[in-house]
This record gives sequence, C-alpha cells and structure tokens, in this order.
Amino acid sequence: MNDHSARRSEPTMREVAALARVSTKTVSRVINDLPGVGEEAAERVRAAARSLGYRPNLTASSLRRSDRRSATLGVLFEDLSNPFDSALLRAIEDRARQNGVLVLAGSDEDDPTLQRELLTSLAARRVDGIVVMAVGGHQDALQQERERGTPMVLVDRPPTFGHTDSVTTTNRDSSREAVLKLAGLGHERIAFLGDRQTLWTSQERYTGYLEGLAHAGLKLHQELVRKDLQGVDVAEAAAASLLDLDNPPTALFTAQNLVTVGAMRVLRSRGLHHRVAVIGFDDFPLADMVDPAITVVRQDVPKIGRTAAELLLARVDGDDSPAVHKVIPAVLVPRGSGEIPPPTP
Amino acid sequence: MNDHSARRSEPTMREVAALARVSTKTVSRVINDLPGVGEEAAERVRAAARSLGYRPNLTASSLRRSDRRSATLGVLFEDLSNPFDSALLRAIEDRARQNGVLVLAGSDEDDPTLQRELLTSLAARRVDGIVVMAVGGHQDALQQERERGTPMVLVDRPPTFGHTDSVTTTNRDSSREAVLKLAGLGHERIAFLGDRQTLWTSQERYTGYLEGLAHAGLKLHQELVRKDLQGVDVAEAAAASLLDLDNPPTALFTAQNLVTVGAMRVLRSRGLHHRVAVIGFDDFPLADMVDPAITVVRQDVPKIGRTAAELLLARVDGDDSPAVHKVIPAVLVPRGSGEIPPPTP
DNA sequence: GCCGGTTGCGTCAACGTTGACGTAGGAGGA
DNA sequence: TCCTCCTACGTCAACGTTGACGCAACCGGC
Repeated sequence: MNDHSARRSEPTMREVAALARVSTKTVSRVINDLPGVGEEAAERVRAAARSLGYRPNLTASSLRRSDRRSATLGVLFEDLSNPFDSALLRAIEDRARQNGVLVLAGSDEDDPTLQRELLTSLAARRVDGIVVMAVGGHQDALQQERERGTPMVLVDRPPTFGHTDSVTTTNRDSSREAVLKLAGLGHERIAFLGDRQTLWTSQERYTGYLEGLAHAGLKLHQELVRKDLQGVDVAEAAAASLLDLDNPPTALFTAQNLVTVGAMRVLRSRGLHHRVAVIGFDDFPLADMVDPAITVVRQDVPKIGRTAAELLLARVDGDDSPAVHKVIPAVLVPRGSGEIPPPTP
Repeated sequence: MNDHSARRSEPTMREVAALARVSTKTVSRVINDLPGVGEEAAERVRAAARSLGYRPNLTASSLRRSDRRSATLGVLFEDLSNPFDSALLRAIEDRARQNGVLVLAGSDEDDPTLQRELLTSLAARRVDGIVVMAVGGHQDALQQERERGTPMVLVDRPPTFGHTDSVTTTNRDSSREAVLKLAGLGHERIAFLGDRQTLWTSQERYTGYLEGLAHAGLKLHQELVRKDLQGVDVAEAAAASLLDLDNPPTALFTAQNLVTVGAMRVLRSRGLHHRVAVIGFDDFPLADMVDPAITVVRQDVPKIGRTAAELLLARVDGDDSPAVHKVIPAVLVPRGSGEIPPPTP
C-alpha cells in the first residue's frame, strides 16, 4: 500500500478523464473552475481526481497557456545565510505567496560569473521575474537579461542601466544623520569603516559620511577612513590600526554590519568599548544585547522586500509604466554605543 | 534596440533550426552535446543560437524527457529568516548547485495548513525532491506526499512515519553533556528552559537534560523546568519567574537560541549575568560578543545541509536503499557563560 | 559490384495541458 | 413549424522539446 521507493508517475488529466468518462478538456474545465460543465459531470470529475490523487502539472500548463506564467519568481542575493539577505527573502516570499507565487532562490557570492550562471539557470526555468541584489562592479549580465524583457527589480543597490525598478534605503541621508549625531556629541575625530567600494551602498554611505562632516564643519582626516573591508577579520584589523594611531578617532561610523562586529570585537579586546563611540549601518540580531548595546541605522527590511515583490508582481502582470526607484527610510536606533561622548581632555 | 518593456517571447529551437537550415532535432542534439552532428552543421547551429540569444526551455524539456527531472528541489522550513534555517538553506543550495539543481524555498511557520499548501505548490511544479523541517504535531501531509513516492529528507526532526531519510544532530547527547558540565562545576539547581513541546528537538533536549541530572546524581526539581517557550518574550518572562523563586537556579540550560536570548536579557537586566551560568543549545551570531560570551552547543549546520542535499540527490537519482537517519555531532563551545561556578555559600 | 556498418542528418509522435472551434440537443420565440 | 440561441460537452492542434526510428550517403572489405 505504501510503496515509498517506486516513484510512480503522477496521474494525468487523461487518466482522470477516462475514469470520469469525459474528455480531458472537461477535466481541464473542472480543475480550472471554468464554466460549461454540468454539475453531474463535474462531480464525476472531482470524484475521479480525488480517487486517483490527481494534481495538476503546472509546468505543462504554463507551457501551453497563452500567458506563459510559471508562477515562480527568481531571487538572486549575495548570500542567503546573511541575516539581511534572509530577512529580505522571507519578506519577498510572504508577499509572493499571497499571489500563489513561489520563489527560486540563489546566492551569487557577489561573483559576476556565478551571478551570470544563476541567471541562466533561472531563465531556463522561465521564472516570471527576478529580484536581484546586483553584484558590485559591472552589471552586464543583469542588463542583458533585462534587455531581453525579463521583469526585474533591484534591491539594496540601484541599476547602472536604465528602465529598471529598484528599492533601496536612505543610505546617504541616514549616514549623514549618524555622523551629525556623533558630531553633536562633540566628536571631532570620527572614523569611517566601509565595505567594498565597488558596492553602491558603500559609496553612498561614504558620501553621507562626508556630508555629515561638512555639515558639522569638521575636517576630513584621510587617515581616519578605511574602505574595502570585506568580512569581520579584515574589519578587525582596520579598526585596530585606527586605534593605533597617535591621534586615534573618538568615534567610529561602521558602514556595514560585519564591519561593526569587527570593530566591536577590537574595542572590547582593548577595553575601549565604553570609551569610543560607535554607530553602525544595518541592524543585526543581538545588537541590543552586547555591552554597550549598539546604536545602529536600521533599514526597514520587511518593507523593502514587500515593496520589491509588489513592484515585480505588477510588472509581471504587465504594468509598463516608467521605472521607479523606491527609497524606504531607515531609522537611527539609539542604544548606547552611539551616545558615548568624546573624552574630556 | 533595448525595448525593456515589451516582453518579447524567448526564441525557440524551431527558430534556431530555421536560421541554421537544419531540423529542430539537430538543434536539440547540438544543445545537449549529443553525437551525430557534423562539425559544419553544429557550428551553424551554435552561430544561430548565439545570434538569436536562444536559451533552452527546461520546463518543456523536462516535460518531454523520460527522466522527467525538473532539476529543482523544494525546501520547506519553518522560517527562512531564522539564522538556523537560512544557514541550512544556504548549505543545501550550495550542494545542489554542484549538480545544476536549484532550490524552491518556502516558510511554513510551523503551521500544518500552510505546510500542506506549500507542499501542493511544490508538487504542482514537479520538484524532484523535498527537504523538510517537519512541523510539530502530526505529519500527515508529509506522509501522504512521501507515500506518493516523492523523494524526501527530513532535517532537524525525524519522520514519525517510515521509509524516509532524516538528518538531525545529537540533541540528547549534547544536552546531557551540557548539563553534566554544569553539574561538574558544582551546580545543583540547574533549570531547563525549552521551546514548544510538540517539537521533537525540544523533547530530545529535555530528555538529555533529565539524563544529565540522573548521571550527575542530581534530583529533578519540577519548579526549575519551563517548557513551551515560544519566542524571546515568553522566554524572558519564564526566566524572570525562575529567578524570582525563593531558591532560584544557579545555572540555566536554555534549549533553543531564542530562549537563550530571552534568558540573557533578563540576567543582564538584573545584573546577574556574571552570577548565573548559562549554556544554550544552538549557536547564534554574536554569541561570542555579549558579556559574558555565551557557551553554546553548536550544530554543524553546513554539514547537516550538505548531508541532506546529498541524500536527497541520491534518492532522486534512484538510490532505493533502506532509509537512513544520519546524526551529525554537535559540539560544546565554551565561551564563558557556561563556566561560571555556583556561588559559594 | 555487392554487402554490412557507420555517419549525419530528418520525420514523427508524444510529454500534460489548454485555446480555438465544432456540434448535438434542448429551450424559447416568431 | 422553423429558426435562433444557449448549454454542455467533444475534437484537434499546439506549447517547446526529445525518444524512437528511418534513411541516404559513404566507407571498407572481399
């Protein structure tokens, strides 16, 4: 009765039709709730489908149907195990499910080659549209895909090419706000620690940092700027070198969550975590649990995901209005580390 | 030239064939690297495919092919935004990609109804197999799917039905080890704080707790046991009530990561975080950054994911050997919170 | 010069489903 | 009574691809 191993083939409409003594077309009508079937025949079809355990084959159906929809979206992120990425995936998944749409997800490791491969894989499965976190550097593969007419929404980073929607956050404005807050406390030596420069977010946050300094009338000290910090370890080394300066910074603006973690690690190991102020971009789990709790700029990830999904689903439905670039506001969450004043001399 | 909005239809084999002046079958042979095509014709086909931007339609191909593979696996977890789940997803995705297989992922919120719906959605897309984190309570939907012959591997929790592979960790043994470690430091009042009892993992960890007490010759104090703690807030309240006891515990074994966070939050707010020992089950980001750093039982998530993916891919390839239940060892990671001795009276 | 085998294609039908269209039978109106 | 319209089906072909099979041209061997 329960032969788990033999992969028996799924029943088809033909088998249901035979059992119900109708044509496959009639079965199709019943399954899709289309009119033109008498109650008697419809009931026979339902009974037959139930007894055979029939389940429609969406791939065959989408092959034949005129709209050609697969009811599947592609999601291409840098790393699905990163908390930011996975929260975003979850938000997109939830919104898509409301429309009966599922999500094919992949991690491209910010590698153009891998991104191109995954893009091809998604295209081979004829997904209806794609939500992408563009890799740093050139976006040729994305642009090509887009030019073929594949609906696409970029998240976290805007497109370098035209006619494509994006959903990002207030990278620049919130960074400026963070720096101004530090300056307001009296900090004059505020360091910048940033992720890879090829990333648009990283550039924007740096620009926000510069704007913040300028608005506060502070001078930019090049020796307080560290960029291209990829991963916790690299960030840690950079933070250490900053603290080793003759005239070290009294506050740090860490422009990405792994960078924040690296910086905190160094401050803690040197016992400076209550002396040097830190504001990080991007919230992360337990940022409120460390000592001191970390002041961060928090993106509204669920809203970013929902917005991206809604945009994409609308495009799939044929919305061809001009491309929009939605900006979802981030908020500064004061928790302690960003409220540390400079040492009184 | 780059008309992004009009979704022009993808070129087909027929168009490539016409341009290359061969039959579609010959195009098929070239695309699939099958023999029986001269170099001259093959080159014409490749040129035509390139100039038209042809990309094979995997859904049409899998419909027609005898093996009927979609090169897609389903993944059904409780919550893709949970760090444990997303790390697992990432590990599965990586292993699957090595075989050219992509992953359709969904969150079932531990809700049987939602799980059944998602299962139907995956089945409609004819995924080759499914990796599932079973919901607590009955697994009827899973069992039915399995009995239809769908290859399936359960992760984190074993099946309640037969003939189905699973990959879990050493829940019981590692929990016992954790409790024994606390007992070895001299703790006699060790509390248990656990997740929903319907979850198999939760039960196992509780059993391990009991075994630990027994091995150490400690008496079970029912008032030190708190179960069914779902979410950080509930865990927080439970931990608070434990500390309010006349004779409060000197050590906590928190059997799930959100529970650990809740407990830490209470200890910290009461200034007891250096007085009461804590060992948590499941590692989480920044567990090493809080004060004190948290001693945890760490599962080997990448290995769990890789193992599950390999098992499933083998089943999809026709491996019909008896079901196996792989157990991936977890390790105790001492960081500080689990090394706090009981107060000397 | 004929035979058997190989190489390089082509033809046809089918995978499971649905769009376009056909049609038998009954209802309703003139 | 006849014509029209509607209802409830059915038939057929096609979506993009590939398995099964067919066949002409060429090769080497005797």
